[in-house]
Amino acid sequence: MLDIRLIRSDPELVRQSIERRGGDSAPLDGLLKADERRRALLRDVEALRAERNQVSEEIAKIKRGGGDAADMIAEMRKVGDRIKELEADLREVEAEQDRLALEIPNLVSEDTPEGTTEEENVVVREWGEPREFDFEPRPHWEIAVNLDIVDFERATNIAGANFEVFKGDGARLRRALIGFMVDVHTQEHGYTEVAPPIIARRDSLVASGHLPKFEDDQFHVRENDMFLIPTAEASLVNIHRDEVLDAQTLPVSYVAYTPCFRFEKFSGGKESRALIRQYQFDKVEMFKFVLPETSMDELESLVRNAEAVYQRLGIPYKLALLCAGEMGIQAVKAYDPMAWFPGMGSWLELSSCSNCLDYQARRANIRFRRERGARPEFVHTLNGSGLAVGRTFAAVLENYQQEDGSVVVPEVLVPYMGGTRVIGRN
RNA sequence: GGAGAGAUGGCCGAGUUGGUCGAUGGCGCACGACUCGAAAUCGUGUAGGCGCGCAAGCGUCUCGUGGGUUCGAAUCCCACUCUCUCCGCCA
Repeated sequence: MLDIRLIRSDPELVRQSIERRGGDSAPLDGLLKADERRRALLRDVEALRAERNQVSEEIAKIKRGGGDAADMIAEMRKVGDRIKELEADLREVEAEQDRLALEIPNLVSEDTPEGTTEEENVVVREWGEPREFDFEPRPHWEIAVNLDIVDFERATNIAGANFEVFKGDGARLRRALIGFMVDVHTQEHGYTEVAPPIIARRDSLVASGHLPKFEDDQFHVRENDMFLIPTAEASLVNIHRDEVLDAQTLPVSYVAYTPCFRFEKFSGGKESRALIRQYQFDKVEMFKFVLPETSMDELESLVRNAEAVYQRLGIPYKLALLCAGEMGIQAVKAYDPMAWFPGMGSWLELSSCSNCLDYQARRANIRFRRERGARPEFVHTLNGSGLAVGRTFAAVLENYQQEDGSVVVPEVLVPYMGGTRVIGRN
């Protein structure tokens, strides 16, 4: 969430960001009103409390001296009742304010492009040449099914639509991608590997920004009100929940492989097919806790870390700077590296890298101290996929397919595939 | 799932006949003294949130969380959460 003092002192800045995202600024107006009301109540309550504290002390003195304080006590009983009334009002206003504050999206960075649709994202750089095919390249679902390395039909036996079964060399390729990605980030980019819980409490998803707004998209465990994580970001940000980190330890960089679960009810269209949008998918996620003044540089480095995976895999991509309306509510600035899918004939993100400034850190109450005795400040957090495994799997199939339907294994994955260089029909 | 214990400041650990307790003490840390320097020793200081204020500062809240009783609660009552131990079950 945003600092209420910022919202108070510069509401138009916040309104502008909401409008740039194409959002509704009604919650902002409600929030401002609630805040004003809250502060007025607080002033009254605190004045009465101060009076009560003072008189109670006098009562204690009188009683110790064996005196009679009956009239003071009677007086304070009235004050106490009044305080209770005001406190009830205050609680109500505070709850309202909190509810609205969670809905206000983060600011939007100056250099974020205007717009609310994918077409308005701005390509900032490109890497790799889309391969020339001397045959008609097939979409990944045809390749996968023909090779019998992914089985969508039988997944429905287990879980219904929007799942897949990886099989044989497909299952191995999936593991190879995970192992390769995690190794690149730990060994070359300095991240610490973690394996967090993939089910999290409600408050953890509120902290990450996925609740309350997107509850409909989450798999919910009714029994204990927990959620299957939609991304490892939800787990990783909460690792340091309520902590005050030592500035010396920053930046803290984690990478985690986890399954992710998203119950996105809309579907259909080429870009939702097969491995592109599933209820369950694998993802390697990078996450950083950093000093505020470094977060924009850290975003650049995070994107480079994601791009390195594309490059090592030899998958051509365009790096898109997302327009205001395409970003998640936590982000002030975000990049999506978009991979080329020759079979589908489209560019599709395998990753999204965001700088959240202190928006998430505020929700999760994660701070740091510059030096001993200094007052704690909120850290900045960044997250980025490094990469989404299912989509990367699909991108590999489409980019490395051969005319006979087999798929060449990218050089860097060969060691992870036990030396297998080509996936063909068995 | 059953039984029990517990949750206090950066850490350890007092405090439960309600009344200067935001909290004794120790450790750690910072500064100072002593020292050529250091160790040891001594002294001083050392939580966070919110509100008001240009600021100094003042006020208020916080002893797991939320309610309640009371003029007044870390201390009494209720609910919840979490942690630990033992038993059971289990990969």
